[in-house]
Amino acid sequence: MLDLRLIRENPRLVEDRLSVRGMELNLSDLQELTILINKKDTELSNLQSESKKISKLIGNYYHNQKDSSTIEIEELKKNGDNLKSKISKLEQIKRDLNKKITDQILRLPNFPSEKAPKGKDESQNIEIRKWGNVLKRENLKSHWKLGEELNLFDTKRTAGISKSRFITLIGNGARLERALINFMLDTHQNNGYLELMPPALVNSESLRGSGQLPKFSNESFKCDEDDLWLSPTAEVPLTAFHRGEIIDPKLLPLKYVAYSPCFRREAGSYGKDTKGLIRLHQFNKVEIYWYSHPENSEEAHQKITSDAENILQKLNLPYRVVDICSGDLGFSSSRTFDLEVWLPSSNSYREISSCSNCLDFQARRSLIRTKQDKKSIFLHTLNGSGLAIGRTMAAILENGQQEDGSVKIPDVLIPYFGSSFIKTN
RNA sequence: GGAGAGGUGGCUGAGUGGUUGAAAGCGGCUCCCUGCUAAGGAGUUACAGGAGGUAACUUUUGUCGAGGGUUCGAAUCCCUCUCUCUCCGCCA
Repeated sequence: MLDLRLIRENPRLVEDRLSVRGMELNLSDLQELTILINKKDTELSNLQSESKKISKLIGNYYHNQKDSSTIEIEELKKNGDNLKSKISKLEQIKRDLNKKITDQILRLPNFPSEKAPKGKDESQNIEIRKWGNVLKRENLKSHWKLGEELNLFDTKRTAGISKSRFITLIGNGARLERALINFMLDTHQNNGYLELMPPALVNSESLRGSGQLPKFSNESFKCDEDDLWLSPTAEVPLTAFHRGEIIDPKLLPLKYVAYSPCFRREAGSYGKDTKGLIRLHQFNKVEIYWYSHPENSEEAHQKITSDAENILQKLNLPYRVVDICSGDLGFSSSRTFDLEVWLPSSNSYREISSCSNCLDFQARRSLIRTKQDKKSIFLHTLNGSGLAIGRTMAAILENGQQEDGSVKIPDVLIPYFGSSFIKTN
């Protein structure tokens, strides 16, 4: 959420800073509403103040019991009654205004960082570094082909269980998924992260807090009898974990790692990535998350990104880091580094992690603060996948494929997986 | 799902209509005292919005789970919702 005061006092600046996302905004109406509510608020305060005084006077009469001159009391009561009706009218006006304002302000995305590259879309993202040697060879198989040959997962039957874009992992496939989750959790834990295992269902308030609502309600699955949604990412419960709190600055940064299943409707992506593990309605993910003091969040962003990279390096998967341009940034993010893993079958890099600095955007929505010089200030939140499990499996299958059709398991995973190759039997 | 009890400040816990943003205790912070780790004393200690001031700050309003209502006046009474706890039922 953006600062309401900024919209009231300098809406042109807000329009300008959001324009690099490719949005053409006119905030004049919103600004007017904020000025109006401000005025009404002052009016209301004055009336309330008067009404309070009258109540105290009456209170005094009762208290002193001095042959309560009923005429005076009646007079005062009349005044009070008069004020009350004015007050309740104003309160109603304020409520309406407030609703209009929050409806609008919650739909405004975060300011892109000045450091993020300016650009319209994906094509203008900037590659900032590469790691590893990409596998290039004739007759490379896709991971879904390998998965079929090695009997690692099923989609056909699963469509009958649920629908398309769901998957059942089988045998070594299931085992590899588990191995990856445990390996990632252990690695992050050893690196100073505290593990949380959050619920998969979250309420609307939590989704609003991290920015998925109100704008993207059609991207999550909803249980409409309960005000609960299937969480699209652990970022949601991790943000909500400290909602409404004022966190002791001595405790910062708080670093969490969480495994969670993630559920996404993937509306509007019909026909894209219909095969394999890349785009599913349900997938597993290990998420890393920081609550940082505002002064340190830029540094924290570098750190969280390298913590995610660390996983790819340990798994020996080639990847590159991409600085997301202003037009391609997610709603809540001010700057994002995507990690893209090499997928040889498509001869390209695919997103496997997205590491974002949301600054105070989510903290403001979720009311998460810390103290500085006796004042409460919003802290900064950062999130990154560390990593998406399904896509990691796809990368391991494709990059580890051998001439004989088997797949080599990365060394660090062998203790978790239990053997060094996946072979047909 | 049925029955009951309850949600008060960082925590514990008073407060059932009148100057109560809220006693007391604990914890936290500041200062003082004491030559030892210990102990004692004084003060201070919620959040948000508005107005005024460069500022330290001053002032005003709101907030006792949330939202409505009754009343001149609500933490206290009424209604709705929500969460927690206990018992029963069901259940991994």
